[in-house]
Amino acid sequence: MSTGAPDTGNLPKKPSLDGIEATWSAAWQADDTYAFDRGATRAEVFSIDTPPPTVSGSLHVGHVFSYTHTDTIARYQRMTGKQVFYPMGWDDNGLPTERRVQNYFGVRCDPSMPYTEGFEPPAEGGVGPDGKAFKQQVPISRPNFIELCDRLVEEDEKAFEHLFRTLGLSVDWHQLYATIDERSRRVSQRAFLRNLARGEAYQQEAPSLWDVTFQTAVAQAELEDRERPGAYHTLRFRRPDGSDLLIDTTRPELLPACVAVVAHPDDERYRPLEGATITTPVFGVEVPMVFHELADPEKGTGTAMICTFGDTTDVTWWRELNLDTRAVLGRNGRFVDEAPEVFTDAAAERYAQMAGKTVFSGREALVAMLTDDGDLIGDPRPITHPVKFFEKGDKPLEIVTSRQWYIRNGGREADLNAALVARGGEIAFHPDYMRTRYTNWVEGLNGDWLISRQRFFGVPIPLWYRLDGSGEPVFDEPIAPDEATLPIDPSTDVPPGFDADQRGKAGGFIGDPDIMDTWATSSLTPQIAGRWEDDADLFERVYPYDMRPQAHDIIRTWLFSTVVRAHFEHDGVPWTHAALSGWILDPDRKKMSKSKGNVVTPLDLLEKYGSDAVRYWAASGRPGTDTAFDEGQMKIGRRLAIKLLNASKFALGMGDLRAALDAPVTEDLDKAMLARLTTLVDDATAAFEAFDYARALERTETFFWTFTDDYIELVKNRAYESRGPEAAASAHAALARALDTLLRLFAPFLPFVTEEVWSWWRAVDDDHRSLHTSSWPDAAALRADADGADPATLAVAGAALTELRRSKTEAKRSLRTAITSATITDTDERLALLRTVLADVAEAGVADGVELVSGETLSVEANLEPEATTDDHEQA
RNA sequence: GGGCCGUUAGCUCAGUUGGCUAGAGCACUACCUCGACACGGUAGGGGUCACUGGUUCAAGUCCAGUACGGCCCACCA
Repeated sequence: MSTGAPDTGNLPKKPSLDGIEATWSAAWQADDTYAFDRGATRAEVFSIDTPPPTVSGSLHVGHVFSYTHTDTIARYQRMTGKQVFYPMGWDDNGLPTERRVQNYFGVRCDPSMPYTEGFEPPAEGGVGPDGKAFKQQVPISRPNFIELCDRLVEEDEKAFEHLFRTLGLSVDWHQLYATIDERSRRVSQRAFLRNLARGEAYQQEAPSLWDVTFQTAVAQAELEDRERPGAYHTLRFRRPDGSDLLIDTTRPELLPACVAVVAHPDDERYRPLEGATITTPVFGVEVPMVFHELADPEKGTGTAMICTFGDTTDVTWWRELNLDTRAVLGRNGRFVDEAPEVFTDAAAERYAQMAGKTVFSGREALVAMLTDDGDLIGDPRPITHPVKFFEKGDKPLEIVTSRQWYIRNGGREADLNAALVARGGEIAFHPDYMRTRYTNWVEGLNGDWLISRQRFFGVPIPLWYRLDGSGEPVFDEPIAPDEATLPIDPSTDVPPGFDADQRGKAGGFIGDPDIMDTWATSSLTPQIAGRWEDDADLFERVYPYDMRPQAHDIIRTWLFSTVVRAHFEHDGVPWTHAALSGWILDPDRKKMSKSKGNVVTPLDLLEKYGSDAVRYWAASGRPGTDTAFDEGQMKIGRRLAIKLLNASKFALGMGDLRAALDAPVTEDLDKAMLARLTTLVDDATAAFEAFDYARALERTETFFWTFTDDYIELVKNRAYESRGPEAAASAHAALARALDTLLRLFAPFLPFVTEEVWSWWRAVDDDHRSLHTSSWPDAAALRADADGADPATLAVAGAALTELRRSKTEAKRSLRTAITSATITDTDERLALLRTVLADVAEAGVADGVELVSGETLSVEANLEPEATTDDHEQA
């Protein structure tokens, strides 16, 4: 054979992105490409504390966005030779799952019920056996409820796994957990018991924020303010001499709970009332006049009624001024039946008009009474003011006194607070300014972490209480299980030394009815994924983790609580890097709501543009920066992936590029390109080391377009042997190195298309089976091949080529048009570089007779061949 | 009220120790089917770098202040 077509191996005639997601995700699964090798030492491991998505929620483009960021880092680290511990978890603990299980199966959790073996729920998919919507809810035990949860979330988990596999996350799917599974319950309970043993967890009967819908206490971190309409009511109290004392309030219905009237100590208007007794309207209760710094003379009439409890300031006043307790709101958010003890019979009779009513109706009743008495001065003045809500709730929070469990978090102790702030300094935040949010939050804490919840579904507080002779629980002496028996459920398990039939009987025991806050378990994801205490060998290879990726809005919850648990349990930080992702914004710059995000489902996007294209968009969002949802960016990503296919096809069509990897690079243009490529590898590596994937992508992409638009055009003719086999061989050697390097640089971002191209020429043996387990580019080797060439040469040559092209474009002629003579003017310095590669430039410009002239700036004059005469077109 | 981030072309964004004529993509205009690519290519128009002052030989970049936008926290009578 003479000069037949070169052996181009697996090279397709028409490369395509179609189906590559399915092909390669299946191949990676079959080959276990991303499996963690636990034989690696800690120094060889890069471990990631993956955020467990809430599987009861829906798939959202936000998932695609932030998980892609983490994946690019994981892939980079893997290519640098690290064993990457990249687990996945499902968050199926907490209220969202509880509600779904209730509606789906027609059940509700009742911890007082005994466990039923082989229980079958009365409904499936919210529909009963008769095919009609199922409304009733059958009470079942907590273990049965958890079983149904496991069953339900299985489907959700499959959908998430499919999305994440299609997206190309290089997760090790062997490292899977769920926050309600047995392992998580064991870790959560063990950590709590150790907190208890060391005095870091304690229980206390105290006023705390209470959601009346869910009827549970909530923590400071779960609050949010919402603007609500309200109204100032001016109430007439009476001074000891019978004169008026007017007080403004937005919550007149709490008047029966009023225990004092407060003013600022420096407020001369009220100073004379020191030691006096004030009489409340309607109920005629005598309350003390008190003074406190928190009272604001500027607000209302400068004096306020203190109620137990209207807001957190009331709690402060009550505690610091040792006031009475006169609670009138019950846990269900309604006024209690019994009037406060201090009320006279007449007052109690009036209170009876409020008893049993909601806050809203109670207010109407009270305002009516005030009006009747003439003690409501003027009309209520409507205002809009912020009101505290549970972030998942839809009614304002009340403050209710109850027994709750807390974990110390520095909200009440300065030393611990300082220690936890200092822990923040041991973590590298990306971007760095996110540490400020951590510090602000910790320094602003005003109480310990309330972890008990009066709900039924979740990890139970693993304690029992002895019942005394009269059947009252002895809360001060909780009975803890042996760690070896964890996880336990005190609603069905029996404490050591007791029999099951002693449950609830005097002299017997009861289980703690509460569960733990979902963050009390999520704060232990490093311990859960690393199998703390279950597998010490694994744990010490991954802990403390290298990286915690998460969104910036949960610094106060997930990030902080994880630091607290690690501080107590391991006396250190849980990870060395925290990488914060931003949010997806609507094109109109609002935070993208879930409903809007669902208009275009993530899978539809992956289908429409290809996973690499969607990843390209995601990876363009800089660390910590909110990013607009932009399908335009996905189109560009798709174009980039296609360009990579075609450029690869060109290079690989030149012949045996695998062999060319070892051939020498001899031409100056080729060396200059490799010199430029070397600086790119340095930049991309530095960016990734700083967790700045977006920068690495941007630099790589910029080079790639120069590579295709300029270098390939400049080298194309020579590569086709226009100047002989040796000059061509140098081009092939440089193309091979550049393609090999670019595939590696793009691999973290575009794992599918890069693997596809890799398979055409590099995946020839087990050592090179997958690009993603091969190595990050070697800048030193490239630098040696570049042989000291000036990377600017490529830019100079590209600029000259652009000018030659312009002469044709402006003449509205084809780029193939020959230039019969041309003059390139440029500075001496640049001409010196250009001279070394002039043959390539002239060939690419189809130019003869190019002269170089010294000048101040680049300009080109070119004479084009005459246009073919248009009047002799052929007529066959 | 305190803090953090941002403001560069119509849009989305780069611009890392201050340094050539401030860049890219999209969109727009014109042209081109050249042996990787029409899911393309080439070239072009478009910017008072939010504003005011300062430091400097030199400021998009550093400093001070202002405005606007976003977020976090605090306040909640």
